[in-house]
Amino acid sequence: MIDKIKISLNDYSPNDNINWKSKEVKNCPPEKYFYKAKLYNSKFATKKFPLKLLLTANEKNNIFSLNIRGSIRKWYYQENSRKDLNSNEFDKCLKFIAEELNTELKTLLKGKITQLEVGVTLLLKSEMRNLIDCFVKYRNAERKIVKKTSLYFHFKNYNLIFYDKYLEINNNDIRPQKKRNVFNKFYLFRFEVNAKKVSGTILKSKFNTLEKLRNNWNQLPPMLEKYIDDIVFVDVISKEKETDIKDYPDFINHIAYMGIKKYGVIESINLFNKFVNTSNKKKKLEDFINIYRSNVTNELDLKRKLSTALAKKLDRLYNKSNI
DNA sequence: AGAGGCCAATTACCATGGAA
DNA sequence: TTCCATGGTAATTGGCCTCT
Repeated sequence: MIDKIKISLNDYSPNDNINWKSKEVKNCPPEKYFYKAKLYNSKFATKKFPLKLLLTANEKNNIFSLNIRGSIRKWYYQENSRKDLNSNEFDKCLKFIAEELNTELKTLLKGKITQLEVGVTLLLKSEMRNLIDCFVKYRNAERKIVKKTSLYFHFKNYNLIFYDKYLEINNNDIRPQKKRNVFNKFYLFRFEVNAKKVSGTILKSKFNTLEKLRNNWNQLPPMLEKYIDDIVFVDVISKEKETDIKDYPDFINHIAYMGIKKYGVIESINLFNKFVNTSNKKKKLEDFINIYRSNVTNELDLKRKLSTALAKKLDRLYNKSNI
């Protein structure tokens, strides 16, 4: 479940086998010296997806501190795939990193986590392809579509990110027939909570050191599920219902639906947000969105399929499997 | 200089209850 | 019923400080 991470260790005795290269850092105290290096996973012959190291030497007290950053998921597997670290693999991964750094696991576990990306890739059917269009709102985040296939809910200290993992793995090139077949059949849906500043997010209390992250691993699944649950979801993929106007309220409802459809669900919600400012705005918005919902079928039951797929994946990740 | 921690201020969310 | 005010709680941000 853990992908990109930034860890800082306060007191670390540098491993001489690592090829440290000195680095210039402007505007910092004269007693400090900086060195950078790349850390590879020696369990593999390949040298890919290194973790980036920054070593700080303090001449005054002779203490070294170390920053580690990169995707431990890619580093551990040495590939970018749909696999996600389960708890056993996360443990092993930390052990390997400690070995490569030539330090004790318990030293590494004291490391503070300042940036963290928690994520999963779900294997969905291609009928779910446009799922991100159904994620119309999340709290007061800025909603942003990037390159048509990615969705960001943007906050100051973190983002919720959704994208097509299969396209990302293949650099958007799925021309070979074999890849095209996979693409036409499945949708590898990636969901990440990306904290740029752990101390400014909900992660700060339980996931701000490696040790806490390891001990509180079982609290990651409910957290991810809550994020998905809290997204305002509107099925914009399923077909619309046959028009059946029996009375005046039906008539008005249908006209409003046509208006929302013509204007766009997202745009309509934005306008609603701008114009409506009562104390029970949340409920009013629900009513407003229900106008749209009441006019479309739910033939694909997308929200439930998504929740089920997420729950299953999170359950497997708890230890048994990584896919 | 820029990243990040800490804590306080601000804002969003939600339940409750009385008024319209 | 629906509407609005209120208050508690949690989420998010801003400011100020330290460290690399």
